[in-house]
Amino acid sequence: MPEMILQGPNRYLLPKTGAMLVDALLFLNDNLRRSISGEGMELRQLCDAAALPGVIGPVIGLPDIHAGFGLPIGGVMACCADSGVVSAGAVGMDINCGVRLLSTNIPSASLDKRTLRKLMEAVEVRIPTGIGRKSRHRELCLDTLPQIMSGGVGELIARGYGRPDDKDYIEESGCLGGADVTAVSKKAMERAGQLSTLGGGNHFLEFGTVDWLPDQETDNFGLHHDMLTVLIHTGSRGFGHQICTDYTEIMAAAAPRYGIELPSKGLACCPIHSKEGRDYLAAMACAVNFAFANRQLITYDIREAFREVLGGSDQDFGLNVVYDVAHNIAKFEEHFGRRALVHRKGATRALPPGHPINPDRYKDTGHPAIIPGSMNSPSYLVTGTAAVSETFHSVNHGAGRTLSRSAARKTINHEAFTASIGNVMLNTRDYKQLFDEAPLAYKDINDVVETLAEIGLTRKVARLKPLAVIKGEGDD
DNA sequence: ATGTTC
Repeated sequence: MPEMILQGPNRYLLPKTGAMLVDALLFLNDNLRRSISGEGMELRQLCDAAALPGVIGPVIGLPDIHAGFGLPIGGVMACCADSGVVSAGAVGMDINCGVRLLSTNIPSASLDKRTLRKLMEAVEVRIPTGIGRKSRHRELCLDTLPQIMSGGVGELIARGYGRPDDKDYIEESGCLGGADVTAVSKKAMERAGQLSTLGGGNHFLEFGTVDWLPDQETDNFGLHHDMLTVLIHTGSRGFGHQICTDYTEIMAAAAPRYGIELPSKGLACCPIHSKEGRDYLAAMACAVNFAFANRQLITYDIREAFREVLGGSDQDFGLNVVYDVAHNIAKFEEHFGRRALVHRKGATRALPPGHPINPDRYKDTGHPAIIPGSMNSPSYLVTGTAAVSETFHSVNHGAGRTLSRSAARKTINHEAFTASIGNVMLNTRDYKQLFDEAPLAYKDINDVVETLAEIGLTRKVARLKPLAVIKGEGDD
């Protein structure tokens, strides 16, 4: 296990040793420190990333860190835009896995259990859940996928699937530049017919209620006490998965030709300016835009479901986009006076107040980072402070697993699951499918959020309490 | 995360 040197409250240095070119820096409070595994797999993965050519130190481990494929989830690796590398595994299998929060002006107390159930059902009819499910918008997928991959959310809005201002509240305005469908394999294109599907695993749709707003001075991102919220967590589905798989193979085969020694297959990488590197970034942007579009079309379907169940128009419900952020992405950004390709894997961008890339409405506060808790624990909105420059403008993205999926399925039984889920309404009674998503399998969201807030990197701005959760099921 | 063990 790599050496961890306590540097200050909630802050550990993993000093440069062996093949490492830079240090790693890890943020954990005492509870989270205890949940680091004995082998320190997640720490090793940070150190491996610190050995890649052109890496800009330090490699960052966020409070929700846990071992992943290549870079740990909860990891940030910045690479010099000129001399650095790009790694498909350091973005992750689910390219632009991310969250979108919708606000409403519907008082949560006005919804009885039957109405809430009806809303869930109207949403479920429109948005297929679980692995392998296909889009119900078949013609849209047949006609416009290449345009959506290049043009992102704007292409959907231009066709009537959303409001013009929806994209003002999406990272990159819902379209990452540099997308090129010719860099996408035929196999990946064949897996792209999944717009407005949720997926499985940790993906979910959650109805919640605003239960804490500490700041009286701001407009709180359009959120109001005790109003219903809708939280969408999904990504690029089979399409992004295939692109990661394709380019991990391509990069692993090509890396030796560039004199790169790979610490692990998951960190397979190539120079940013190599053909393989450029092609990956062009294909990744297609998956990023596909995932933004997935969350946009889900928003469209949710608005339709609300009109059907509650009667009335969009003006009655609000259902405004508060913000939409990527959790798995690589982007060119300016940090410490240098241009860098920042890989965020299970990490959220959080621009500080005043940063010019914030949407106008959030310029004075910084845009919110949305941090979902587990199925029966709150979600938080936080903003970055000036000090968040230390983590390349990155903060934690969720609670973070404490048990692997297989370990959770082994240790959690029906009784434990039922007890842990409390009063939250679920779309399925087949709880066995959800054991690996039980709150017990996750770290305490309060520890994860407090770790950065206590040392001034983030500011908590809202808390949402879950009322009802739609999850995808695995295989029957 | 994933047409989950091409």
